Amino acid sequence: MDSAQVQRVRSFSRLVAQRIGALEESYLQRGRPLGEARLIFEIGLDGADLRALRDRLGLDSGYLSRLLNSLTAHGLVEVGRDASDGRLRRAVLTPNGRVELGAYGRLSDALAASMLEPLDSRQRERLVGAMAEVERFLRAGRVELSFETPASDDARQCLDAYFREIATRFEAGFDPAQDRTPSDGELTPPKGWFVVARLEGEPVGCGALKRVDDATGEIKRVWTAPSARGLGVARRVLHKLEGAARDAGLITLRLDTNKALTEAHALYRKEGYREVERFSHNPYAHHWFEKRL
Amino acid sequence: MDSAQVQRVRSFSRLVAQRIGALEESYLQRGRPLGEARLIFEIGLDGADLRALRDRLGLDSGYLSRLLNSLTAHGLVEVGRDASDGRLRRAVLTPNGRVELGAYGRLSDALAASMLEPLDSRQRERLVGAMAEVERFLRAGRVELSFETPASDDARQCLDAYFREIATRFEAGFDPAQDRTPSDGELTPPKGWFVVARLEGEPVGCGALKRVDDATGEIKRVWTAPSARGLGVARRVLHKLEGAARDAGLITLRLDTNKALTEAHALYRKEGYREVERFSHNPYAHHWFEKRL
DNA sequence: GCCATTCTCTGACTAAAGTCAGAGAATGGA
DNA sequence: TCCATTCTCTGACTTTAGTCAGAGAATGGC
Repeated sequence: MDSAQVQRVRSFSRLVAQRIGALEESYLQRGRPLGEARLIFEIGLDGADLRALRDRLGLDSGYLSRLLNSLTAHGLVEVGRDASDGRLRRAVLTPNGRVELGAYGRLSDALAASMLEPLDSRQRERLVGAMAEVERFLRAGRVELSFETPASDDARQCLDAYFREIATRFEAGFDPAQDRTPSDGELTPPKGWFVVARLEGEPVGCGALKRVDDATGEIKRVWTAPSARGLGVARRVLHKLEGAARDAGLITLRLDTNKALTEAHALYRKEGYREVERFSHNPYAHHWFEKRL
Repeated sequence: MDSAQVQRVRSFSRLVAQRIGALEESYLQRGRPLGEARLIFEIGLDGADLRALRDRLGLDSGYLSRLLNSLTAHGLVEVGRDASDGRLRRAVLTPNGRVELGAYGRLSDALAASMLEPLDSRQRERLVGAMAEVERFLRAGRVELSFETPASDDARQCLDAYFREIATRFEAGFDPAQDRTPSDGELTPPKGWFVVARLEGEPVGCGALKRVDDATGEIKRVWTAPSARGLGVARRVLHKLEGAARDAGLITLRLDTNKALTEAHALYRKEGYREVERFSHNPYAHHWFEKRL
């Protein structure tokens, strides 16, 4: 790790922490503890389950209960039973609560505006652009990968999105029946592996590895959600699958890909895959790659 | 104010606030309240006056005293009298205190590294670059301008730096004796104005306006410290002087400048100054500009 | 219908953070 | 030298934040 970079990150964090502190201080203007203000924010216009609130704010259930009692006593929140599960409870803002939420929103806006205000329009654009970039890469760092069954909800969601996407991108469209889609069993250890990438709980990518024989594996279904592209998700999925392959004693990985997926070709080349002769009769494949681990 | 930009800033702040929260939580690992940890940080290797600590952390004097008592009791800090003023007290870290400071520093490093770690080297560079840009513009927004006498310490400091700089940049060097330097009185209301720009208390730029006659003023000594360039300091100084000129009923502003100061020419042109015929016999001037307010 | 589990609430705490008034020491200028 | 001012400390608080154990209601699977 480059220590100059670490120092830059620290310097950045320090400065931004001051600004965040200013924001929270401004919230106190409304004469309510910060914990309650944060809770109003987190409940939001849509309301939220208590369980979700606890998770997102990291609160003890007793403490949350008390905070909600206080907000309820002030007429800002109502807590009711969940329709489908009587143990669950759901908090929603009353009309007065929504007014408060709006007031906090305006305080946030004011602080944001005060950062932009002294700058001219070119500087504002650059600041906002740089903030978007920081946000993007910080988010990228929060992407988490995990092995799981291709039958899981999130895996299915990724695969459906993947198939929908290639159907529009492949010149000849895509018909799953013509593609020898591996069964769930073939993508479950020890015959194969399936990786799901998640960002803040939402699935944003996937990838699979299918064992072909004792020494060979095949990479399939590497996909990244449009919202998460450019964050290196596919690269990390690939690394994770390669790690599994190594652990399983595989020596060679191969894959095939359609000519329309140019960004995939670039990724595979960069990761050390060499283009080789056709090894499959996949009607949608135009390129075949191989890598020795 | 562009509300889409405001929303981008809010979204950025929200994400970064989470990370800052993570940092502070990691400080708690060391089994010490956050207030004390922050205090250790703020005292730093050089020590600090209690007054400065109170200002920087926004603490009540009683509260600070108590925090210091606790740190002293744990052998991390020593508080002694200031040599020059017996009312003031100065806190310094003991050797153990410095060890603790180092430990907190490593926690900060670890969090910074955890942001970089999942990224590849190109992404890291972009993240760090964007952070530097955000930092730069946030700092730019904190630059504060004030009118004051050119005899003040900070004004002198700026002027000295300005003269040193032009002496190296002008082809023919610079001899103050040959330049009809306005007296302090000529740069003090109602005959003139002097603006100092400060960033976190440090002077980082200046500019002057001298009344020539009832309708005309002359801009002089517009300078920005090298550390603060690219932040629009000179532009803001100029605007401030123009505001003073308008308030004083001046109609025309003029200025002369040396051919070596190309960035100044660009600024003046952008701000609506037209190049005009020579109006002074300043031996260091090559260009003359004018603007009707 | 039974029972382990899940979810939330209450009571009884502790610790941290912050406030306020006033005392006492040191200073600086009249 | 005197006195208003500055700076810090102590005592006596309040509020906010957070923890823990246990009770009670609802659920889901058997």
